[in-house]
This record gives sequence, C-alpha cells and structure tokens, in this order.
Amino acid sequence: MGSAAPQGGTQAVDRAAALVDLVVRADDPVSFTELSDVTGLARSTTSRLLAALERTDLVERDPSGGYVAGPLFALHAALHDPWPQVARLARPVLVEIGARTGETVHLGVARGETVVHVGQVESTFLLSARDWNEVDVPAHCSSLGKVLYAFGVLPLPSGRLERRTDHTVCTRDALSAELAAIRGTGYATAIDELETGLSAIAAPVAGKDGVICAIGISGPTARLQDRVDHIGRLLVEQAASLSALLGRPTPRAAGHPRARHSSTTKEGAA
Amino acid sequence: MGSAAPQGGTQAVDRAAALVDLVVRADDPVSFTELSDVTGLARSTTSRLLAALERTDLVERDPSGGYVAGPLFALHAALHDPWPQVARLARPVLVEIGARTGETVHLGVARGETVVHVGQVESTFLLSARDWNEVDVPAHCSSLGKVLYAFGVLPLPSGRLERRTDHTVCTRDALSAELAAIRGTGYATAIDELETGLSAIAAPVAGKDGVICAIGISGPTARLQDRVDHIGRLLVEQAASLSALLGRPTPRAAGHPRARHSSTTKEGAA
DNA sequence: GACTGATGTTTCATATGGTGGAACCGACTT
DNA sequence: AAGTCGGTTCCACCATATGAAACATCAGTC
Repeated sequence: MGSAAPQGGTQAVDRAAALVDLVVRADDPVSFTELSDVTGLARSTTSRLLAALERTDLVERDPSGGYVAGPLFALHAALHDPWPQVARLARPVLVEIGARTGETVHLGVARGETVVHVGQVESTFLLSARDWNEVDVPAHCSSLGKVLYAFGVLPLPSGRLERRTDHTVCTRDALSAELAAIRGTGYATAIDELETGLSAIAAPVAGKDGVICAIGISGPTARLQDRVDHIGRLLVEQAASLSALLGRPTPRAAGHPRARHSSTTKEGAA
Repeated sequence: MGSAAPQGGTQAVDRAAALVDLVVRADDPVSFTELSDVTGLARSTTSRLLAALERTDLVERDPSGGYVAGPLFALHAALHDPWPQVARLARPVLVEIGARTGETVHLGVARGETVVHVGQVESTFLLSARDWNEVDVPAHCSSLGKVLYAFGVLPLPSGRLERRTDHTVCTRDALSAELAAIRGTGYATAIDELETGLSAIAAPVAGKDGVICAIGISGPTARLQDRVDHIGRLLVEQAASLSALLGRPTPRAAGHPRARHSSTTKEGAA
C-alpha cells in the first residue's frame, strides 16, 4: 500500500494511461516536459508513449506543440450530450447521499428558463417523489431552481411567479432576499412550496468555470423538517466532492516529491 | 510492410489503444469476447489490458458486463460542448473543401430556431464573407438553414419569412417545394437570397442518428453561379466522408484474418 | 553565424515487463 | 453430474519496453 500499487503486469499501459489522464484533465495544452516531469518518466519513454498515443488518436498536439485530448475524445463528446455524462459521473455521489438520507436524490441543471432533472436516485422509503427526470418544474419553488438562480446559472425569472401553494415565494423581493441567504448558507430549501407536504433541499455543484448544476433531495416535509440543516450540510459537502471531480486536475500527483534520481524505478515492492 | 506497420516499440500501448478505440466507437457495450476476437489478441492479453484500462478509467464495465467508454471520456464530454468538438473533427474536411473551391467554408448547426455557424475556413480570395461564427442568420435564406429544414433538424419556421432580397423565398409553399427538391438533389443553394451578390451551397452531415449539421460554402454569386452543381456534388461527397467519421465503427479491423498461430508475433520486418 | 540552453527524439544494450498456452473458475445448460 | 461458455490467473520464456546517453532542433545572444 505504498504510493503506487505494484500493479499486475501492465506498466506500459498504466503509464500511457496516466499521460492521457493528465492531458484530458488539464484544460489547456500540456507540454511534453510537464508530462515527463509530473509522471516522472524518462524523457525517452515519455516520447515513445506519447507518439503511440498520438498515433492512436488518444492525444493530439495542438499547433503550439502542447498535448491535448485527442480526436477519440472529440468523437465521444461530439456524439454524447454532456448532461447525461455529468449524471454518470455524479451517480456515486447521488447514491451516497441516498444512502445517508434515505430520500430521493436529484441532479438538476438549467435548460432555457427552467430546471430539468438529469439524474435521480430513488428513496428507500415507500412514500417518495415520482421520477422527475426530464420533467421541468417552476424554478422558484424548487430547491434546485433556487440554487441555480442564486448562483446565476438560471436567468432570474421575468414573468409572474406562479403561486403553487401558500408557502410559495411569489414576490420578486422575497425571492432575491432568499437567494442572498442561499449564497450565505450554501444550500437552498423549498418547504411545501411546490406542493403541500413536499420539501426539498439543494446545493450547488461547480465545474471548471463556476456553478453548473445542483444536487438535492426531496421528500415528505414530515420526514425532513427536523433534518434540514443536517442534510443541507451533507449536500454542501457532497456537492464539493463532486465539484472536485469535475474541476481542476490535482488527482494523483498531489504530494509525491517524486524526485526519481538516476535509476530508482522500482518502488521497493515486488 | 504487411497490413500492420511494425510500429516502433509500443505493442502493449497500441493494443490497449485499439481496445479503447473499439469501445468508444461502438455505441453500445462491447463484450469481452468480441473485443478479443476483433483485435485478435489472446484472451489472457485482452483480459490484462482491459483490466488496466478499467483501472485507469479509460473504459468501464456496464452492469451487464460489457465494456463502455470510461469515466475519463464522460469527464471530457461533461466539460466540453459537443459542437466545438464536431467542428474540430470536421476541420480537415472543411480545409479540403476550402482548398478545392477557394471559397469560405462553413459548418452550421441548429440552435433553437436558427442556424449558427460553429466552424469556418477562410476563403483564399480577397472578396469573401465575414466571420459568421456564432452569428445566426435567418435560416430560410441560408443554404445551411435550408438543409437543416429539409432534413428535419430545424423545426419549420412558424412566423413570417423575412424578405431579405427580392430573391428570398418568402412563401411557405415555395419553401417546402424547395426543401423537397433539396432532399432530391442532396444539396441546397441560396443565391442572392440573404444578400444580393452573395451565394451559398450546402449539404447535410449525418451522425449516428441521422442528419445533425450541415457544411457549405459561400461566396460572391459572380464566382459561384457557374459552378453550383459541381460544388454541390463536392459538398455531398465531403459531407458523406464526414458522416462516416461521425458514424459507425468499422475503421481498423477490416480485412485482417489475423490468425496469430503459436508465437508468430514478429511480422517479418525489423 | 558560431555559442548556449532548453526541449524533444533516436539509438541501443539490457533485463524487465508483457506474452500466450494451459489450467482454472463460476455461471448456465442439458 | 457432466458439459459449455465467458473470463481470469499462472507461469516459463523471450520479445518488448526501458533509460542513459548521443543526437537533433530551435530560439535567443553575442
């Protein structure tokens, strides 16, 4: 259990994969030297591996000579909508939240003027919300919607604010006050605001350029009312870990001084 | 120099990359056996390589056991809009068209109710169109727009059809007649319809699920009027090759019987 | 237009890491 | 229980990947 597990017989592929990983996670071109340094590979090895990866379309050189994700990644991105991919990546986090709260968990994004749910994990309780996937709800009475409003992902509503229940926030002033509060606490709530007896809590998820979507839970007010802050914090924490996943590089090469002198290839283990 | 070039010292990585390639291009999960068969690798080797690729997030197993593109691809797709990626892949084709016609080449997609240009290659002539990237033009007087209408990518216009010049198609009947004609010939034209003296020709590009965007050229009517059909055919042909790139798998493993007996690893050359 | 330094690439002897056949395993059929 | 399919693990062998060092290449500099 040292730093690098002495994996079973695939050094070359592992190393190549590490290079691809670095290149794909970085959002701007990565120089040869940087790759060589960060991975700690000999320059010759780096060169050979990168040549192979380029030949096979996994990486590509941009005009300036740096390496960027290759055509195969472009192809994949060209053929698949981004949100389902975000949903895929978020799944483990949603599941975790589901396990810790027992409630139905949602992943919501802005589309046009409303929130749509692109991922969901079912409640373990019998009484729970329906499948909201692809259904859009008025954002001002949804916790996800409020988060997206609060962080500028969703344009503030221009029309009238529909009154769904008598707890619904219907005035523009009340709404913007609440949005400010949300930016303060880090999470949003919607208690009996969309439908009487239905509550929801949500927190923002950031991508590389700020907030891009929100995760939250929903369930009967009766079950949630005493746990609002607890769940709110949980969501904030989990949202942060998801943000980290979607954000900057930093994964592997965090602490290792990794100063491979001369021929210190083997890491002790066997 | 048999079928496979005796690449310079990266067998393992090349093979692993071939696996990734197959998995990513296929749009549904690929079974272990299929991968092993198609690549012609020993089952043990396939297993080892796939294990490594899975460990490194380049592939992933779906619940049913098949292999699909891994989290790293999801991450890339999650962080990058699809259209710029399509534009990247299309670049070589656009350049080719630019070289063969000398005119400005465009890649247009539907966004909402209009066409937007997501890729462009400049004319070699001095007199040419401006940079249309991200500018949207009325679709009914654009050749790209007509193509997108004709193949159902862009919803037929509901409002009035703006008359930009006296050649603009302004009636719904005239438009649908023209769209039928476009489906017949395979390409669309817009001569002096957006602006007097400006002509354009365009053809549809298909992805895995039918037409997704269009490529076309534009330039002065004076230079284009005698070459309309010639250029139309060129566009259709190039669009087809781009469609192939964006479509189904089929690339490498075409003919090789690839029956590696015992230890016939070396392919003769050195 | 020769020095210098920084960045990549190619060469080559070496032993490490990858290879494939066969044994093995677990799940499903018959 | 015996047989088949789909996949993984073992292991002896040697082909393959490896890294040091030599070799290119280019951008400044004097």
